[in-house]
Amino acid sequence: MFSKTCEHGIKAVIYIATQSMDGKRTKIGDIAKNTGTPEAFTAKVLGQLTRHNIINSYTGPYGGFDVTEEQMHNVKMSDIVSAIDGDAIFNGCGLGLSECNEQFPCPMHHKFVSVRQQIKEMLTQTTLSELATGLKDGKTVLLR
Amino acid sequence: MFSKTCEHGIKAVIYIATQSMDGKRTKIGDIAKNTGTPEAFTAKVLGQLTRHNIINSYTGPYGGFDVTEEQMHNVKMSDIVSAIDGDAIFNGCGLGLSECNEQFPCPMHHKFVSVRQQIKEMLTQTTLSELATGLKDGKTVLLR
DNA sequence: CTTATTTCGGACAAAATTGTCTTAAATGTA
DNA sequence: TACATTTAAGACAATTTTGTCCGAAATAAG
Repeated sequence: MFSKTCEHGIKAVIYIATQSMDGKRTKIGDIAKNTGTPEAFTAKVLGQLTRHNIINSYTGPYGGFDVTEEQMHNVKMSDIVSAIDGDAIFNGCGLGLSECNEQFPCPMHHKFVSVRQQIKEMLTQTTLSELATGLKDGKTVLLR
Repeated sequence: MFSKTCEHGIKAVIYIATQSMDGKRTKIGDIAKNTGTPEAFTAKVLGQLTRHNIINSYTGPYGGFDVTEEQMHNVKMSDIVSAIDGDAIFNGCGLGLSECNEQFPCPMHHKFVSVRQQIKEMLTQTTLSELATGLKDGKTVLLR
């Protein structure tokens, strides 16, 4: 569904958000430890997300990553996914055709549009706040 | 969504099915030409599908691939997908956790189960016959 | 039996994705 | 200023996925 890169990114952002709820910045080593993602690789992903203004980064002592209250509530899962994986999951053809639409549909097109829409809605309706809260309350887990 | 390998496989099977409707066997070169998939690679994928009894292969002159009337109606998209990509798309965690279930759900788990179910239903309810008919009637296309 | 045609199977190769390492830049503190 | 801490960025490496090639096996026909 998502690339490994994207999975790492989503997990990292959710973890950062739980820490931001406590007013704490999160260091990359802490993220790696608590999400099980590879440290250096995750650092690059977070760079992408910082450039997309999904999270914020600070260098130097007491630095790290955080999300503002505004980001916490405005950022949707779809924002993270499209920042990393692009919009193939929202618009791409299920059989990989370069163009596939109502006029020239692939054999699965009509079956596909509806599930693609479901995925899109699920991702655009899920906020960072929501997921971070579930994790913080111990209702969900990031490691397994 | 699906691996490239799986996309090639699905396209090839649908094309073979249209030819089988005319009582013809299909050679791998013909498949490659009409689906835009790489010939040698697609041949390997078809090997997997043959071993799963989704299609049939015949060596020698007048050989090739075909599907029986029974396969045409019994084979579901889900059979092709799970033969090639396994069942990650049906059961796997959206964030890649090795285990993710009601007891220990990842942050996206509850959002995910329903779309996964939609995908599963879509794939198990779509028959090869249905897709091949659409293609044969010119209502859908495989190349673009 | 020989030959032509076709898939089968395994080794090999290329490309994309995922992951690591090292050096630079930024920044807070003494 | 000097130093310790942290992210930034880019080169490099490993792994996985995708794709190619070639000889073997099967088989139909003369």
